[in-house]
Amino acid sequence: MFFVDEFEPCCVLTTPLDETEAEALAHQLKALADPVRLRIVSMVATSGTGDVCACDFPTILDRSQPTISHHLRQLVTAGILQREQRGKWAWFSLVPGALGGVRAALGEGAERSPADA
Amino acid sequence: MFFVDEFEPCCVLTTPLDETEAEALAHQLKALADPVRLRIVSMVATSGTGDVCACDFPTILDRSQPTISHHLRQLVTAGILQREQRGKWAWFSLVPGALGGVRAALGEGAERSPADA
DNA sequence: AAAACATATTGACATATTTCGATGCGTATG
DNA sequence: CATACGCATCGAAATATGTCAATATGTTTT
Repeated sequence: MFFVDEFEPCCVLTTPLDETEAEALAHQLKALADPVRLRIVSMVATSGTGDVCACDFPTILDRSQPTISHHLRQLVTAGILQREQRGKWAWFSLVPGALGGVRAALGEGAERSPADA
Repeated sequence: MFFVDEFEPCCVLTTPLDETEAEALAHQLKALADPVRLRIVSMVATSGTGDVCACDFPTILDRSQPTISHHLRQLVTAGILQREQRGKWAWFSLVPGALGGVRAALGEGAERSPADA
């Protein structure tokens, strides 16, 4: 009722975001708002094991290894992906609940306003 | 005008996005991934009537009138907001279902992958 | 039709982003 | 321990983005 949860103080549909809240959410959305990064997240989310080796991305996504590394870092920094070193390979998996948190911030579970039919 | 695609063919959690799908979703997310635009959407979504006059934004958001106009155009182009002229004022409201579509593309309703607890 | 007002567009600038080649750093293997 | 391999970082280039002042466009009122 009074506290939705620890660090999702409100959502777009319940109360007008203040500048700080808007910046935090914008940071997460920005991390997702790129075709290469979306495909990385999607590959990780749909992999049978839940994780993908960084070594797979350059070929499949047709980007250089430094470019992939750059995108992976953004996703990790934003709290979307987590990194695990296995031997000389880096494997990436979804941070549990991260995507759900973004969806919640966009109003999942909140009741619709008059115009959001 | 713009398109509100009826075809949300899949989501990030069900099948790896191809380049075209990723670009379409990235475009919508990019429209939301800015603090000023998030606050605009939030103000519209939480306004009692469901719409807000463009004239209110420059003062509240502390941005020039052209800057606000620029952000409003991006939100309309992305299919998040719709515009209605009333006399000499422009009023903006949520496109019904638009935010829900973004949430759905991010996996709302889809079953979680092994790592998405 | 002229004046007044709300919004859009243009032009310009500073910053951010995406990308890659070259290089550096760790880890494993011969 | 030297080499190869995977990934990160650096430096640089092209493009995109956020912003505002000036100006244009459109609507209402006088």
